[in-house]
Amino acid sequence: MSRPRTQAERLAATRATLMREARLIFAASGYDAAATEEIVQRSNVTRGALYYHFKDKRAVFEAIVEEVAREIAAAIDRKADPVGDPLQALIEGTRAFLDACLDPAVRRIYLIDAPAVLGWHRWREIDAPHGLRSLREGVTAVLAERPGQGLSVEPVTFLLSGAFNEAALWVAEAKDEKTARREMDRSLVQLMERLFGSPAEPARPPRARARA
Amino acid sequence: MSRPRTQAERLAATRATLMREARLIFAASGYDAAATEEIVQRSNVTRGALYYHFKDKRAVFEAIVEEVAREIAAAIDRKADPVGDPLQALIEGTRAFLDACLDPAVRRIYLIDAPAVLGWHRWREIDAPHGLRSLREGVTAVLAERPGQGLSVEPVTFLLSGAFNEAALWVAEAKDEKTARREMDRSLVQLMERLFGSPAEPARPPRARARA
DNA sequence: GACATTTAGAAACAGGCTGTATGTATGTCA
DNA sequence: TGACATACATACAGCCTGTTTCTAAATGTC
Repeated sequence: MSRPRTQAERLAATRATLMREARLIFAASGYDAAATEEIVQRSNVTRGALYYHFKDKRAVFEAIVEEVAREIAAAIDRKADPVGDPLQALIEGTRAFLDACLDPAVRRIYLIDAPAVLGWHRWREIDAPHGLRSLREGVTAVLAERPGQGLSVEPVTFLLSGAFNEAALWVAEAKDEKTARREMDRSLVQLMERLFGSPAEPARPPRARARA
Repeated sequence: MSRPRTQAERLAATRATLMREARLIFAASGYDAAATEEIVQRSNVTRGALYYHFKDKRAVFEAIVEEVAREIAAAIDRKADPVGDPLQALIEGTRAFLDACLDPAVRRIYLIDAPAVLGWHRWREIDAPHGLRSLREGVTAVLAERPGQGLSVEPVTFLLSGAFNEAALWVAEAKDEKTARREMDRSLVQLMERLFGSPAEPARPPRARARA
């Protein structure tokens, strides 16, 4: 296994190594400061190999962003049970997202650098079938239970997405991460419970709030 | 006035020109693709002048980010009346922010590139006395009217900030910007009204949402 | 099983861009 | 008016990306 004999194995192994090492360096140094030379040295190949596998440096980064997006979405879907209460699923999914963002690599690559390097549009395009899809489905399910609230799916989805992304960064940057995480969790739950309110009928829990 | 005689005038004029041209180029090309050579050519100076005024390229960018932050905050404060209803002030401030972000330069420089180039922490540090301060004050005022809701200022401030930033980008990137803007406005108002609810009962003009 | 062909990567090269070091004319002030 | 500081200009060194050319091993073909 140390020296893959077949071409296909060799190809896959090299690509996987490049992706792994590049991800570490992108996470540690940021996209701009990450030199392709360092990536290939740690991968025990030359820059020729990198440019054989990827069109340019940006393409390497984009592939990694897609990978990270898939991982995040998988973590969310693992926690956000679609059969139970939709609002609860949304809350659990959000928690899974915040936990995924405890990894500095995720924050640096996915939240900070990706929009700048790939552009906001492309970034959202990549996320569309993953985290964003999961969130949109959650919002859709919650709103389906609560018709006539005057909330539309798309704006709410992006509002929440932006809020969650910033929440992750705020927690990570806080002096006391543990405490910040707990504080943010409370506020997030409050935000979603109040935004969406209780399902259906006017019958609301104890402290019914008047509508404006 | 075309050739400032005194040194101080010359200094200020050159710096102002560099900032103006750099801002245009950073906005159009993004930080990375913006060459210092192009900045100085359009400013009718050489790179020597740029490196006399600024430590490096990043310092130019940082100065521009501070400038943009001040402008945004000024636009917000112009609209968010602190003497009226706090919630209404918050909503108006948010609208002013979204309007400020209609300028592509603001979005590209301030929302997209700044966190990547300067780092999230430094970015927030720069914003702290400006937009973030304004938002925090607004949230504080609103929560002061509504005690015991279990919402703490800091997490809510960052949640909202993240939501607003993403809202601005979503609106800008939408196919139909006008419609998107209206949709987002409705959702934003809903979000804030529901999150904060109605003020506590005691002593308050019945239903006066008086503001003009 | 020889042989052309493709694959996967190596090696070398060119260009651009940043930052720095040094030079210089003009303004400033005793 | 002469020394010094200011506000740039010029020249240079180094890094980093992307491209081009080259090569050895693997693969398909007869």
